[in-house]
Amino acid sequence: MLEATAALIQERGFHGAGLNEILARSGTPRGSLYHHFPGGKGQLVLEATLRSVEVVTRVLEDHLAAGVGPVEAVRRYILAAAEELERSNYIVGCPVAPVVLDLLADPAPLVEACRDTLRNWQRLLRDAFSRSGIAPPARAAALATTTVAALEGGLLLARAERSTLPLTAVAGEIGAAIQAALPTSPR
Amino acid sequence: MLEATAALIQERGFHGAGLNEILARSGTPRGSLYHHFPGGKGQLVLEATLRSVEVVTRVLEDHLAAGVGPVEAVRRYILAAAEELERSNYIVGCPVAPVVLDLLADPAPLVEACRDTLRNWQRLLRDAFSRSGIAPPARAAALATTTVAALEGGLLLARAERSTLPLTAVAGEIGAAIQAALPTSPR
Amino acid sequence: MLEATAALIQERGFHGAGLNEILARSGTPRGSLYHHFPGGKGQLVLEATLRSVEVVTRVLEDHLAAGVGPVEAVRRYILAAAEELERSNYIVGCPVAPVVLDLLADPAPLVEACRDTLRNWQRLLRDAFSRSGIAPPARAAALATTTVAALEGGLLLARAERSTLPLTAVAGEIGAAIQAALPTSPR
Amino acid sequence: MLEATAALIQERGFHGAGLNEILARSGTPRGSLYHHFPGGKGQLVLEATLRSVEVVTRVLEDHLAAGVGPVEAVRRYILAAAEELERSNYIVGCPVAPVVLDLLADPAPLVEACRDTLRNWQRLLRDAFSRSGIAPPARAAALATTTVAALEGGLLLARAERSTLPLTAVAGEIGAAIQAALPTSPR
DNA sequence: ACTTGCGGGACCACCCGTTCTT
DNA sequence: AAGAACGGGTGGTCCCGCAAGT
Repeated sequence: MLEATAALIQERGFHGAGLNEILARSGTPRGSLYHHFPGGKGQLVLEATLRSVEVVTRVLEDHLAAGVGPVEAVRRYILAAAEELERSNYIVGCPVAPVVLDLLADPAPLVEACRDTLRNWQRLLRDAFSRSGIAPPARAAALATTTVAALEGGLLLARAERSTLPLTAVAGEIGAAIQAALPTSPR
Repeated sequence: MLEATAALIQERGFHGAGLNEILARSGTPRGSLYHHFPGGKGQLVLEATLRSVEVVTRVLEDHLAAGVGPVEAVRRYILAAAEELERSNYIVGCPVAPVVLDLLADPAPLVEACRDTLRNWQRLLRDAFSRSGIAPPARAAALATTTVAALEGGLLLARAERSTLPLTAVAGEIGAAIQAALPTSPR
Repeated sequence: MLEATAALIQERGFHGAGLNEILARSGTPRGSLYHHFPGGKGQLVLEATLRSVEVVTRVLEDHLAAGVGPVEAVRRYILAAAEELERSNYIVGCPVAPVVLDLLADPAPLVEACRDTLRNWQRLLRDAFSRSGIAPPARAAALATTTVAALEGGLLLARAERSTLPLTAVAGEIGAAIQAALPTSPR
Repeated sequence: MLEATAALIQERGFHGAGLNEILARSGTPRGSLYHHFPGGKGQLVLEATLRSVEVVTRVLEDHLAAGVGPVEAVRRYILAAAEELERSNYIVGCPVAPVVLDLLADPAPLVEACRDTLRNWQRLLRDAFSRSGIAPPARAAALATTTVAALEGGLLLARAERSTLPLTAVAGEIGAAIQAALPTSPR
């Protein structure tokens, strides 16, 4: 059911993802929802998003820990995201983007979780950049922020075009930007 | 009414923007909507989006034509977007992003219009980059795509944080990336 | 416009016939309706119905005055109605039936006009029957009522079956009934 | 709720019967409708019509099986319909007539059900007529069709006049027609 | 004199997310 | 754990006036 929820949110956004269709897709009976998720739609979406986020974060961490350097790690990660997007027929993009765009006004814990997720991704990248010698810390942080931003935007462009080309362009240019910020690169 | 529509879509996304609230905000009676937009919500949102896009595009063109070079033009444009976002209490971001994220499955003309808009922005930037000497054309195109992507993602991050800091980081790093691609820069 | 109104009422009934579609079919501009028919939909439908009724009544009168005797006159009239129904793809039946069935509660002048129309048809038949020697007057009246009823019901059955067979059956049996009531027939 | 639906359709026709009023009359909460009738208005009307039809059919069968001969059976049945019509303040007529007249264009299963109902009534009458010796079969069928038609039309006339007199006239004349077709009658 | 454009609510059928009962 | 029931709300369309504008 969490998978169906995540998929439907990716397709239609938070408000467009109806409980009826979620239940129908996952074969869950109606009453079970409020048994397992007393908080209703909010809780369901929260948990579904957290689960998707966990997977994505794990992938990012794995690439950063692969010992191939930040340039190659980021490049591979972005291309992996592109592949996943294409494989899912351009459904599976970023799990937090639809929530952030649909729930601006609401002070829900959902939005806070999405914000924390985005912060966490930036932190992971920033630390990897710093470890690779990018300095000062503010530079590493700015580069991490830009990387996450370019990935989010790249997923948007790829979805709009139904093509992975925007993401390959982003992978190349962001890789170049990271390379240029590395200490050994000035030479 | 178009403004209210655009604003509400920014706040809640396509499916979360109800006609009732749009009408209530703009003081429009229900029957007028059907008169001016016989196509219903789809047409209304399309025209509202096109209007917002037009304004944004104009601003981008103006900055690119200001004769300050692509680095400074892009930097100023991103910071202008950040200012606008902050001034509107983090409501006014990109007009096409919510539509793209909410209407994946639908073959609506809306999605096509958004796709064309994104293409146009990339084209404007690519041409400016090429005119500044960035070559080959594919490089200029990739840089333009990455710039648009980073801006879209930056707006998302800024909204999630309710802060313009992500956009200033993006402005700086994207500026640096463009600078590094300019022909005169290597020396 | 009156024709379009009559046709649409035959297809969808009074409440199902929307002014929008009437105007669209007849090419009439919106404002003209209330110029020519200040009474709105009620008046429009009333006049359209009266016009259709006039045509039907004329046909009935012509058949009755053709000097072929009441049996043949009624038979020809019913078959003419069947032909018209078939020619119009089972749209053109009785112009008053839909109004009577749709406006039971309403005390509109429309219903009174329909009632008077039905009375008039019965009167025309009753007089023809009496002139042919059917007596007493109450018998002629009952036969006239039954003839109109069978025609109305026959149109209903024909429409439901999309076939003129029910009307030919009605024509035959009602003809036989009239024949049996004629004074010369017993012998 | 089914009763309220049937009654409202009799009063205003298919398009004139609003779900709101049906719910208000029957005291049903809004959401229950969609729960019990996922097919919406179409399914609701279909089931309501079928229920009304069942009752009417039962009454017809009972009269035909009463062993009083077809003439008396039909006479009693028509007069029973007249009584029911009067008792309900001229609301309860034929349950299928409004549907047939309101839904000409639609290929709904509703119309098919109405057609089958009308066929069934004709079949019941035809079989009774045949059992009573009316021959050939085509004659019995034509008489059955005419009987149903006269009843349908008689209900229309009675409603328009707000009087049962048309139905008593129909009962008498149709009875005479059946009598004339019986084999023992010529003698 | 006649048409147009627009405004105005009420209402449509449908479906939402939620709660209650078993 | 699950089906039935609940109202409020969805986007959409209804039939109808009132204003200018030919």
